[in-house]
Amino acid sequence: MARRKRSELGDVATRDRILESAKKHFLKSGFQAAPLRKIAEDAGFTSGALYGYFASKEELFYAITDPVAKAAMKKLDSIRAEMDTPPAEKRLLSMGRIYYPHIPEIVDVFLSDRDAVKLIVYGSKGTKYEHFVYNIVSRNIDVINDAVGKTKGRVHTLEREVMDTLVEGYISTLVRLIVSDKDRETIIKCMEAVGRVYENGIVALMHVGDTKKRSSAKGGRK
Amino acid sequence: MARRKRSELGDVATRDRILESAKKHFLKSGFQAAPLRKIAEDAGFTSGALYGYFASKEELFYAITDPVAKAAMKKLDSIRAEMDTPPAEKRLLSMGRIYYPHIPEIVDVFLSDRDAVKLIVYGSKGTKYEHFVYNIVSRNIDVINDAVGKTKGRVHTLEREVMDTLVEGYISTLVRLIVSDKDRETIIKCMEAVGRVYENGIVALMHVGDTKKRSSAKGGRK
Amino acid sequence: MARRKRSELGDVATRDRILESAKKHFLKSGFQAAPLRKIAEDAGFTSGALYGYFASKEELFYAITDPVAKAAMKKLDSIRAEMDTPPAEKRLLSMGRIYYPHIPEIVDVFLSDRDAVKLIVYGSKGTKYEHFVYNIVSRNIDVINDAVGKTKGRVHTLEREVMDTLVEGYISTLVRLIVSDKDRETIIKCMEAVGRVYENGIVALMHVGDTKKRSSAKGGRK
Amino acid sequence: MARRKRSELGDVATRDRILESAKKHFLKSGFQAAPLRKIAEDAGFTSGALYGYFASKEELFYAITDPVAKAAMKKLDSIRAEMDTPPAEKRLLSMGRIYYPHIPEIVDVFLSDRDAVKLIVYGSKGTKYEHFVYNIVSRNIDVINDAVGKTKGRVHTLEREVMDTLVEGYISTLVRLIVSDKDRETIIKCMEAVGRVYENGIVALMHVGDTKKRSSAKGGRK
DNA sequence: AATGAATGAGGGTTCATTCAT
DNA sequence: CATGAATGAACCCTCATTCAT
Repeated sequence: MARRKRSELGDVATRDRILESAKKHFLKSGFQAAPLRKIAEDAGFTSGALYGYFASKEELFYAITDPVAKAAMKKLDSIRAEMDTPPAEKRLLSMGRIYYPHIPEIVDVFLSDRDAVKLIVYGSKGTKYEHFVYNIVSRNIDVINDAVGKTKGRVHTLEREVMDTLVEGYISTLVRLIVSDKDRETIIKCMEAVGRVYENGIVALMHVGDTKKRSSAKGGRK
Repeated sequence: MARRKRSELGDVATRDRILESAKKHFLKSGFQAAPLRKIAEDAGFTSGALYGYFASKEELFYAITDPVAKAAMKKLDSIRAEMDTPPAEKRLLSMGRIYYPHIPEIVDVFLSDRDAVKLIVYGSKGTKYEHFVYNIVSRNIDVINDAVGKTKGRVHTLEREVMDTLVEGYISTLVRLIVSDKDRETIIKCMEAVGRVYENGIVALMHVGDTKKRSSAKGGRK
Repeated sequence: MARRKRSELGDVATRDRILESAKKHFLKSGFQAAPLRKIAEDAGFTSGALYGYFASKEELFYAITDPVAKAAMKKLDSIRAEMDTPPAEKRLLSMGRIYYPHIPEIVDVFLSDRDAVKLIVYGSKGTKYEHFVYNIVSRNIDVINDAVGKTKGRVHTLEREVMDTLVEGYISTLVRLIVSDKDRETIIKCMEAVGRVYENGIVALMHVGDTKKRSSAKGGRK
Repeated sequence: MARRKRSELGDVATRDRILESAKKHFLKSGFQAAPLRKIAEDAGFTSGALYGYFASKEELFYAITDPVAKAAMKKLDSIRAEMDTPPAEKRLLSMGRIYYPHIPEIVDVFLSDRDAVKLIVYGSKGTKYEHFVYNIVSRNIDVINDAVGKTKGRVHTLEREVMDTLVEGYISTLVRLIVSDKDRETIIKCMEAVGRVYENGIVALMHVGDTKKRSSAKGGRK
């Protein structure tokens, strides 16, 4: 009935129209609640047509989300690999230096399909990406804690839970910025600012830790 | 058929068993995808039995989530009211001082029903709590920006987007801690640490801003 | 919760309160659509309480409708019996004379519980009274046709279908008047007027029949 | 499972089979009590199949009843419009003359789908047609009373309630004939006969009124 | 006498999926 | 390639009825 002719749309392939419509509905309602029939209708087809391109609703979801998810994992893995090059006991200190220049690349990977990232973050309940962000966070926490453990010599580090919290907070902030509709430059600017806030804040906190230990907890808030 | 005698289950009231089972399923599958019949079955009843206690699936959800949501809003509102007492131009500076002592209270409110908070945060799609955290974040951002705007005299503030990002990050961290299964003391400790990191980090960043302005952006990372 | 104390209601017995409430709901929604629970609640009880007085929803309906239905059948049967007393071949002519004086009695029987009659007429789908009026009509038609058949000598009667239609119309009018909320005197007045209209109208029609037969259908509408 | 091949059933389209089955069940049980599942099963389908053709149970009902209801209203409206053409003070007298020739048309409209009319009359509780006949009756009563009121000069009219009763009786008779399974010619014949009975009967009754008034109620039954 | 809890069957409706055409 | 018809399971919810208390 409301079927649009292909010619009206230039050369937009069927598959792409389906993906576009699916994105829209998955974003609006999430994976579980988005009805396949409406996805198909908005693309100008009947729901049966989808099965010529995707084996199931879930595969359709992955057709949208897999590329950015894989690209992101690849990018993060390569950065992690780079971080692993220094000797174990120096790894912690070099991390920041290695990491910072990669920020724009990371952002660009995620921005290559922002809607797909939104989908992963907000609409993936019921799919394999349900815990995607959580998994990234966990891995980073592990990496850092591993580095902390292997750092030789006295190292003023924060307590484990605080460190974890900050790592998770940093990554979550990154993710939130990606899905925030801010433009690329703003995101990068914010990421850098947040990075510095964390860096400076952590340094300051560790000095307090020093002081505290030396002066047997004389000051401190509360 | 599967009707269990109350004696077999001790004195757990029906309503409580339903709530418990509902919590479990809502947590696992989210509001929309959790089937009422399974909730009922896991509680040892038929699905019709639920309707003796709750008018609808949604009401069942709210029976779990309303108490902590209302308590949280009340607590946050009262803190915001307290923050409004200083004269407008001094509000920004006093915020932290007023806010910090309330952290344990805030944590306690949320911890009064941790699962309910998880539900609100992760499983409320399709309910009135869908945007609960987002709303809290928005309000806090507004309050702070309002205070910034009214602060008399030269005020070294961060750019608007960075500030918003940090506020959102802070609150999100709080929420994540609540739903993280850490114990109360750890959460409070982390919240205070994160608060100090943000505070010190922001102060450091603003000094850089000073320097930058004075020396026409000589340094700074990339 | 909203349970009224018996003392507040004087000596209104439980059973009567249930019947009253049932009447209300059956009238509003019909037998099938009226929920027992609401009937019970409006009477100030729980739905289980009904089963102390009535074996089923259907029995509750009959508790309301049986009395007037039986009384009506009895009254109509006695009138029919009286009509049967004249010799078969004179029965037709005496019918009207015998019937008319009973009109007020018939009306009074139905008015003894007007709501119950409404129930039978409008809300009895799914019960044994579904075809109550239809049955009365059928019986009257049979009686009259029987009398016509046994009337000796030339009798100018209308065609069978027309006669049936008129009988049904007359009785239906009676029923509609009963359920019309008009007062007793008005109903009787209308019944008598309608009776005369039918009588005079039929007489006139039969003369036309005469004329028609004699003058070989010269006139007549269309 | 019970899916029958189309060939086994000739060329009866699915939609028509559903409508047919729906008609059957709606007639038997009424709109509310007729289960969609059984309607579907009797048509040879699963209940979900209905929703490919009708948006809801109610729409299915209207798919059956709307056509005849609309056609009937249109026909009656056009007749009413025609009756409105004479000057107001002569309207009453011309009504019958205008109306009678339309009887066959009215009958034909209703007979175009007799089962649908039965549905409207007997099985429409819970739908927009619940008061269809009542509305027609009301409108006709209004029209006639309006004409009576505007008739100039002495007019021997019956008392208001009697008049209303007769109008309602006449229309109800028409409706009952339609749903009576009599054939078209019989119905028309009966309608005309009933019309004449009413006409002659009313004329006779009005003369009695004359006499009564002149002779101060000397005679009259009872 | 009445409750209140619970059942179990059934209600209308939605939806991912299949498949002949 | 795409449709359109249909399935079948699952969904939330309602209700007459039962029964221990």
